[in-house]
Amino acid sequence: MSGQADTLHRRAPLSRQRILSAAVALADAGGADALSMRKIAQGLGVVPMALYKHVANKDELLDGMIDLVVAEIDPPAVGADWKSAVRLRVLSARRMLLRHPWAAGVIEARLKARTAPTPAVLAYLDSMIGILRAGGFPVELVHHAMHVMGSRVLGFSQELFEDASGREPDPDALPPEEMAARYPHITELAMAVAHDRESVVGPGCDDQFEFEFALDLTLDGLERLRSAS
Amino acid sequence: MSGQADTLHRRAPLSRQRILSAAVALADAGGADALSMRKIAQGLGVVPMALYKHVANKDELLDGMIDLVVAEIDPPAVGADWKSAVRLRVLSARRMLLRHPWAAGVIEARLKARTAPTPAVLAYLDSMIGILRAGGFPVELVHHAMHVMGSRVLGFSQELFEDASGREPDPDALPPEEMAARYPHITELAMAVAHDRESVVGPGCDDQFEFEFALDLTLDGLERLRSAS
DNA sequence: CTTGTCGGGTGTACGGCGTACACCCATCCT
DNA sequence: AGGATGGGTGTACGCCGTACACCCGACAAG
Repeated sequence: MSGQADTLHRRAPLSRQRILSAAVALADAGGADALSMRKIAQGLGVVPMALYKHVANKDELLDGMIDLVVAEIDPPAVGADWKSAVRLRVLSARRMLLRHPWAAGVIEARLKARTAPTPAVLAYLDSMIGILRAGGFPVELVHHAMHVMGSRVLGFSQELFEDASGREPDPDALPPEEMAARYPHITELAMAVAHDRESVVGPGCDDQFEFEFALDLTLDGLERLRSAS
Repeated sequence: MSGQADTLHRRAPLSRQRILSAAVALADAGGADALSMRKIAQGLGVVPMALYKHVANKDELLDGMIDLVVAEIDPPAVGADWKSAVRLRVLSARRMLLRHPWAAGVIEARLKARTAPTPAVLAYLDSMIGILRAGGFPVELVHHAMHVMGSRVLGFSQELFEDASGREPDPDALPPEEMAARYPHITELAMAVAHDRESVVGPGCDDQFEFEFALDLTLDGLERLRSAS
């Protein structure tokens, strides 16, 4: 009976996988800031230090989380030309990053901190390079191409003007006329975009469209370089 | 005499500017992690809470720091065509970011946290837009262009393969043959690049070159769009 | 059946963080 | 002379990551 009862009121045994999943769920829900060893442990009904029997420390846990979400990116399409293969891959990466908004920041921070990339990231980069090589890019150009896509390799595209609409009016925001006087070009652009979208859907700009626009511009540029041998 | 003595053993009076400068210096020296209210205060010979008489909280302090470093970016060149004007500006921004390695991350985090951009950032964006407008870009295209340059507007270009050479050999790194087997394309590329550079300078790739390569590819793409009206 | 080892969960504690709040004192205006 | 005020102080709270000692149940060897 004790065995029975235990399975009822005692949590399933901890494991690295269960911890990572809980961590990802927590980060998905509350952002990277809401992620703490203590909160993860609490969510698993366990004392914080228990986690350290399965992950070395928080850094290693973050690495594990990254691996988990990067593995969600679709495998490369087979039999497609390099351009659409890359396109699909990057868009898949972007979808992943939209599902896990914390991931872009964490991956970047990790790359910047000069810790070695995790296996899943390496695999992703490797297969991306493979697509380009198979598409006829000479090695040197692949190298440049990877740099060109830069952070975009992982589907980044920090939206600089992150949709200001729908935000409660900032009490100490500049009045519109002062805004227009001080930043005439931003204002012009903002108004044009607003007017543009108004006739289509809601306010703000279509991030997805902008993303694909930028992506295609880059891909076209690379294609030109490639065909010039 | 007390006045004299005071000026000798007492620190100059605190001020928002002095705090911001100290904070920037500290971040420059030790990275964003080394930046804490307590450390800043200590560096100024003052108790931590004293800072709060001049800045509302750490977030506002970060905003102030951003403003300070963004203001270091060169003003736009006058009388240049749009392309070289943008090019110079972005390269100047990049130089600033190399001087203050913490800045890119902080700015990005701030943009992502949907806090309003600081005045200096707004001014930078505004003048960047102004360059494009003056160069003959229609508003809509400027909008797209700003998205295209994306994080690169501020000179970003996260180097994905942050020069692995000169790092002490990671104890649990894969042996080269396994590396080659598992990530054939990365390996190929790494070897090609290494061989390439070997004949020129040190190992690793020339980040500055790669940055300008990517930048020019983007600018050329934009120019094509512009001239197509 | 005993006994020893050991993997995994626990409890306590430390040092660091941001910052709320009460305080105190020098300065200056009246 | 006196009261207000602005800037530096001290204490304290609640978070954080994690080192370290502990303890207990399961399982292997005798």
